[in-house]
Amino acid sequence: MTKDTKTALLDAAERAVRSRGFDGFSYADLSEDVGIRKASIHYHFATKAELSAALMKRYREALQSACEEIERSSRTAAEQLSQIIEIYRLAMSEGDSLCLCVAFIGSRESLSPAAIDEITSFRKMVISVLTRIFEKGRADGSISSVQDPPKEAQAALSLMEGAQLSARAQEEPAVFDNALALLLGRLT
Amino acid sequence: MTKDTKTALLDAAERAVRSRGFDGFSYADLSEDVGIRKASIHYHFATKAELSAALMKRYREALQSACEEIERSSRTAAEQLSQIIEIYRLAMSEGDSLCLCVAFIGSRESLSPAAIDEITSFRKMVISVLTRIFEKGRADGSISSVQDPPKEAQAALSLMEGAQLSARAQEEPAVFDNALALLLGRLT
DNA sequence: TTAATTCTACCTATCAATAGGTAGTCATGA
DNA sequence: TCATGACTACCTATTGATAGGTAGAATTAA
Repeated sequence: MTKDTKTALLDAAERAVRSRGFDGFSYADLSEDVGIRKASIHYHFATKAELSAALMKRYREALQSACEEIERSSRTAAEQLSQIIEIYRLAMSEGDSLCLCVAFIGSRESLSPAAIDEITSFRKMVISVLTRIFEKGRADGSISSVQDPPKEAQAALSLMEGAQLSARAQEEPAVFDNALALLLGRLT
Repeated sequence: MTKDTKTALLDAAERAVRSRGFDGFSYADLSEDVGIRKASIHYHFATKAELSAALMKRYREALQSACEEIERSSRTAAEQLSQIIEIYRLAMSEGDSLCLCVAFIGSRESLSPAAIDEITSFRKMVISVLTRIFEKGRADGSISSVQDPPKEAQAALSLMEGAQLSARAQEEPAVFDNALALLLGRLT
């Protein structure tokens, strides 16, 4: 049952960060969500900094697994890329949520070094996955007019993150799809 | 001198929001920055909500003027677009700051309806400016392969915002340029 | 086998610090 | 003389965090 409470805390915290930012929720909120006393949260996560690092670590690991699975199972680069885009679309939910990484960056100054390290690792990982996909796309021809894979990767990540932000700002999930329409149009 | 203090408060608050988010600064911080007592800030802005709306309003108006100037003075659509990109690059500063709009969206749940309205107006304005630019770019040929101007506009805005976020996450302003390289490559 | 011990996962009660905000006073310049 | 713009001195609520304790499960030693 220990594990369950800890997981429940991480789940609640993740929802909170993604919808309200790191400075936008408190232990009191988590307490209410999970159903244990505020003070008891400190048993599982001594400080909010520790919680944030754990949160980002879990997120990075989950995304890493998902990416590995995508790279392993998909035939073409176009398929791989559209699956990654799908992950970001789902993370956006109904336009009320952001990728955890995006949510954290806005509160960067409040984060512990450990959490920032996790963010750095996360981005390195995603960029390298995307770079491989664009390289593959240039080779297998499933993504049109690829010239510089690393720059394409950087642009694609920025675009997906920005599209989540836009969708949220305009309170309209379809905005995400509009923003990505051009990129998707390059896929075979 | 009244105007100066009010402006100084808005300036300090804008810096604070852009680097730490809306929930990441307090009246105590502003008080220290501007050099008046915390309580005195309430004379100028009765509530933090009022301050945030004023902040966003000023930002929207400034950007609107800048866009009008760009649309009026620049010859080609390519020139216009690169000038707008330049605005977003400058807003990013050394990678430690975000466009006010981006910074606010992350803290959306904490904002007053008035501030959210301002954000909505701001985005409508930027999207319509960008749409006109892409239409012009298709007409004057200074932006290559433009098919759907509104989608291009949405994508460009998302890309610029996401690129700011990426640059900040990776603590490297050059990331912004890498993310925008593809778009800039389409300009004549 | 069982008694002593330690660990787990919470609890209540409280802390100092900080949040945003209010009331009433004082100085100053037009 | 009176509006402006600042001040001192508060307030209440909430923040993340701590101290100290407890019921019960797990471990260990005789």
